[in-house]
Amino acid sequence: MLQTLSEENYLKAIYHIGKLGNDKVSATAIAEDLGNSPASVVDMLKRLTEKKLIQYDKTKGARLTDQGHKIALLIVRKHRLWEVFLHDKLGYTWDEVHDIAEQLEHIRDYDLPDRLEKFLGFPEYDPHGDPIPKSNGKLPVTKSKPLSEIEVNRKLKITNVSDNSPDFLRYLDKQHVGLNDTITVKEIQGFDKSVLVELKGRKEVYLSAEAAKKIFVE
Amino acid sequence: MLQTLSEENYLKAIYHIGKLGNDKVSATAIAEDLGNSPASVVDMLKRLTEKKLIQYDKTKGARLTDQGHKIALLIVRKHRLWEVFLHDKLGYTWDEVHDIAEQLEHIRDYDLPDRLEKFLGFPEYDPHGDPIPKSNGKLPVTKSKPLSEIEVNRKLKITNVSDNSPDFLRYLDKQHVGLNDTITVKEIQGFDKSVLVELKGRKEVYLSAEAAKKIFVE
DNA sequence: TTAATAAATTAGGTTAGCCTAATTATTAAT
DNA sequence: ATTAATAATTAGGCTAACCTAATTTATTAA
Ligand SMILES: [Mn+2]
Ligand SMILES: [Mn+2]
Ligand SMILES: [Mn+2]
Ligand SMILES: [Mn+2]
Repeated sequence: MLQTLSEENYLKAIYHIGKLGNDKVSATAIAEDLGNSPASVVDMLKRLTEKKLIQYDKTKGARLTDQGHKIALLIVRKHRLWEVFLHDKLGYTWDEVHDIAEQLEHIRDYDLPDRLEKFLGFPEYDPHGDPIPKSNGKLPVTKSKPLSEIEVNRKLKITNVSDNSPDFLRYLDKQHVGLNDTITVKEIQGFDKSVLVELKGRKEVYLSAEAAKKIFVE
Repeated sequence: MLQTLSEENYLKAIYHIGKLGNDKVSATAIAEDLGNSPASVVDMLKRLTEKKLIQYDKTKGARLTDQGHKIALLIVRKHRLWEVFLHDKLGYTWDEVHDIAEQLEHIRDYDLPDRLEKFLGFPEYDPHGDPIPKSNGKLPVTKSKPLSEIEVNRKLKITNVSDNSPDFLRYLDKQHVGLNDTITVKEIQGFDKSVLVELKGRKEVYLSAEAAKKIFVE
């Protein structure tokens, strides 16, 4: 029972939306995530249910079965391993790797993820700080929180970002905000919730509330 | 004007069949190569003509336009670079790389082939001895001939094989016939055209006429 | 040159994966 | 509890890429 490329993308979307702590994975949320119409999503949810990769209930939303979860996690594993490859071995920047990994994650070969992982030296995190699922399905648990929820004057490290879009990542580059950087919240603006942060040493920059929600620290 | 995966495979098939020295690239030859029905091939040839990637004439067969040729050559370049990656970096054997490269050759990114080529140290040949097209479209010309056309007692080197199927390659492994091995034709059987060859030093093995046609030497 | 064989094409059909527009259900607000 | 808003579904349609079976066109052999 091999999955099509589209099916894999739906499973991954359901996995990701579920991870965001949403109480339910609704058809509209999936449609939004994939840029498809709700009608198309309903189509596909039927097919995935048929294949026993999800359970779907109009009001409770979609849930991955064990089998569906396993597949989704493998796609995520491949995606992140390929991102490391592109970044570490081919010198792509962190804003360039995601789109290519979207394609590479679908390459099908039983051995490839494990071989790639070994070749890369068993990396724990991808270029955006996201954890790479292990071969056995284990996923390092991170207890990082969004910068938007941090109180003033705490010194923290940027662990990961939850938006991999080139626009956002290049915005961070421009602000000299990078993974593993040490950061201190100096001020939170009342009127727009923007955050004034101090970057290692001297530089201070304002980050919008939207940006702060996507930057995770620990 | 991006190509679909299927269109890319058709262009590659037309390129390969053309390379075999066939006077024409017929619809049936393409159907044979891709494992599709002739009816499907006719469908696709219309679409490729529409897109100006080929010219097609019922009696003269299919010919790649400049644009079509450029695309086909890029696919071949990507295919062979990925084969080198899988072989040299991930430790796959030469009978394992082709199927995975069939998938990887379709990964789309402007920079990827060049970066991969650099990372691999600008290899000239893939694990089957086939030349890797350069970025500028140049392709090293090899003047190797099939072992089936070699006269007795000439000492030669195996440069490449024209069949990448796991079955054939594992057969060669079993016979201890490998790329770059030195080989001497000791005898050609009259009744079945099988070839008795001496492998570096002492070992002698019989290779069938079919096998000899697929082994190229120089 | 005609007949036989092989190649190409046409006709008609299927499936996956998308779409828009209309409708029905559910949830939230008044 | 109605009403309004939002979510989900249905109906109907489209395209790419395949198929089989029937037919037409070319090629080869007699
Ligand atoms: Mn990514
Ligand atoms: Mn990532
Ligand atoms: Mn190959
Ligand atoms: Mn090869």
